[in-house]
Amino acid sequence: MFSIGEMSRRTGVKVPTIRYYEGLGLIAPEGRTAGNQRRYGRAGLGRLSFIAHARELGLSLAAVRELIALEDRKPGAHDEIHRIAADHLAGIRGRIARLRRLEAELERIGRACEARAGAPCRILHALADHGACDGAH
Amino acid sequence: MFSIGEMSRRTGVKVPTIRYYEGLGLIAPEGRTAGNQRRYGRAGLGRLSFIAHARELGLSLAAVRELIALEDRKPGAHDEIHRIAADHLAGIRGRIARLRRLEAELERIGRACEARAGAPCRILHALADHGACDGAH
DNA sequence: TCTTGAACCTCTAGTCGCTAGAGAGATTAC
DNA sequence: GTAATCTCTCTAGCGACTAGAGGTTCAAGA
Repeated sequence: MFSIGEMSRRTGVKVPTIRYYEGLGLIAPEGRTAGNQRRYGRAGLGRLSFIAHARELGLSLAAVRELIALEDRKPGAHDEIHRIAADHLAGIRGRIARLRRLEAELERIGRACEARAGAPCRILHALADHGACDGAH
Repeated sequence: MFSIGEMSRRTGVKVPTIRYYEGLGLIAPEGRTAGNQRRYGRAGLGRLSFIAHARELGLSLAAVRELIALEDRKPGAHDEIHRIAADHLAGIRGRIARLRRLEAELERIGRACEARAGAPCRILHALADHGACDGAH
């Protein structure tokens, strides 16, 4: 049996975060000591690793909750699981696309000012005037 | 003079958000009507456009506050302004790099399951086992 | 001038995913 | 037995809003 600190050490998830996940119903200890301290088993460790890894990959806790529910209720529910993963991947691709547009725009804005001392910075001007932008953002 | 609703229409910033910005000290109305309603002038509209555009480009409100302070206190402070913009650009590039790693990993995980009905989905397995991952994330 | 309806006011609380801290009690190693 | 470390619950804070309650003011038409 593992204490919450041991769980934290093994997964890299901080102690208060584990308790937070418990509050959300994502994980629960197998039991408690006489002194009310949480004790987890192998299954709990696996569950926490799952959550930690999903979070590292950027899935929301709502998505994690959904995946856990699917795993528990209907094992082998490929369609829903693949849909959640595909949605997440699409979200990531959208964010990459948006960030690339921002990157290009900021590069353009940064090049606009030759930094003459005393003159107002062209960057501020470019920020104030959306009409001067290349693409939509 | 513009009402808060007019400001919202012209900049696309929602009314409660304008009030929120006011609470943070980023913008203030030029005055109030006898009935306590906010009234803004051209300068306020410019300021709000600036904030809106900076936000669209992903700058934090803290960065916006810093830029506004620089503009007010020392016009032509190129160095600081360019530094803020460069920091932001570096942050965006870092986020793009991270998202690309996630994208690759999720693609790999998604390909791992051939979706045999009844069998546990390999995606869940891949999520549970960080050791099976290619890169660091 | 009066009335209606839209816009406006302040205030509180909720979102997401944690994180920090207070103050008290439990466990473990020596 | 004692000291050090862990753990407990609870509350509040972060950023950047958003939603809603309950009440007031404005602008336009009759």
